[in-house]
Amino acid sequence: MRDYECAEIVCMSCGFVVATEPADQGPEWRSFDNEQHEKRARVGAPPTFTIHDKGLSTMIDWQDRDIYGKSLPSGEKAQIYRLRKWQRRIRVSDASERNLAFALSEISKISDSLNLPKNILETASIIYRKAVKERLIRGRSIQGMTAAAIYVATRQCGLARTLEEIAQASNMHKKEVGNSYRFLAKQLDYFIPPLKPSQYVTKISNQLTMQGNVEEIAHKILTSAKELKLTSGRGPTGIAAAASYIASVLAGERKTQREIAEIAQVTEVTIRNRYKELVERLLFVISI
DNA sequence: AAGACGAAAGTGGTTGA
DNA sequence: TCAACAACTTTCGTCTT
Repeated sequence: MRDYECAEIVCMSCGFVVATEPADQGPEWRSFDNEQHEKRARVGAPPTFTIHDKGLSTMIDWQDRDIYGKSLPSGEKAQIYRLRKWQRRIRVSDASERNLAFALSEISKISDSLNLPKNILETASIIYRKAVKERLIRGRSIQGMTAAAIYVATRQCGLARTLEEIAQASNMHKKEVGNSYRFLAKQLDYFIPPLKPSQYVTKISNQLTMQGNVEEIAHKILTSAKELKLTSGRGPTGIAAAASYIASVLAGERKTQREIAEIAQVTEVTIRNRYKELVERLLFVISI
């Protein structure tokens, strides 16, 4: 079981962390002059979609310091200033470039504050590029589209993130993000299956710091609940929360409903309702 | 005292005319 | 575009541990 939230590979049955996979931040080299650029470019950063020119251009730091952190003599300062000026002009030449640059930095910001893994960032960037290419951005807020791109990316990668969380991270209303998302999904013909409760279970269990078998039990509850058609029409978060709650009780390390409710972003009442339904039906099955 | 339970009214989003 | 509708939330009182 791969747990992207913590970048760990976890055994589903015992919760043992098999390996850790820290996100590859990639070489973040900078160069101050052409010579350095030449030298480093041979082993340069892999191209990434998260920077508007795919990370292939030179970056010039805004600080007037050399690689040792010492400030530059005034003559060189002026030179660097001129370099920066031209660099800016070359890098973001026209409006759409500027738009893209801004949007991609926005995407990084959001995915940063949600602690999303890098592959999501890449995916979101690709989606956004596609949207720009199809001329879908015109007349819409960049913020909305970036948030929507991230939302699509998280769903495509099977990561449980609610609209709510993304909206919060991007300082927007859930409604706007939702609207942008629907628009984007429609225009780009993305078929995105609704998030499954089991994906939320994984997330909830992780945040509760519970034993591995709690998560396992919760998943089992979900599968039998699905067979009983208890999951249709219900919000996946509620079901996941209820399953997690039951699992925690069964495993003997009870969590309060409030705790789970807070993490799952539903209310206790919703957990109780799902909980009631699940217990009624599941006990019946087990007792046979 | 804290948590669990449930009833009732309120809220926001979807659907179908 | 609007009203009906289901799912979910809020609120609040009562019961249980």
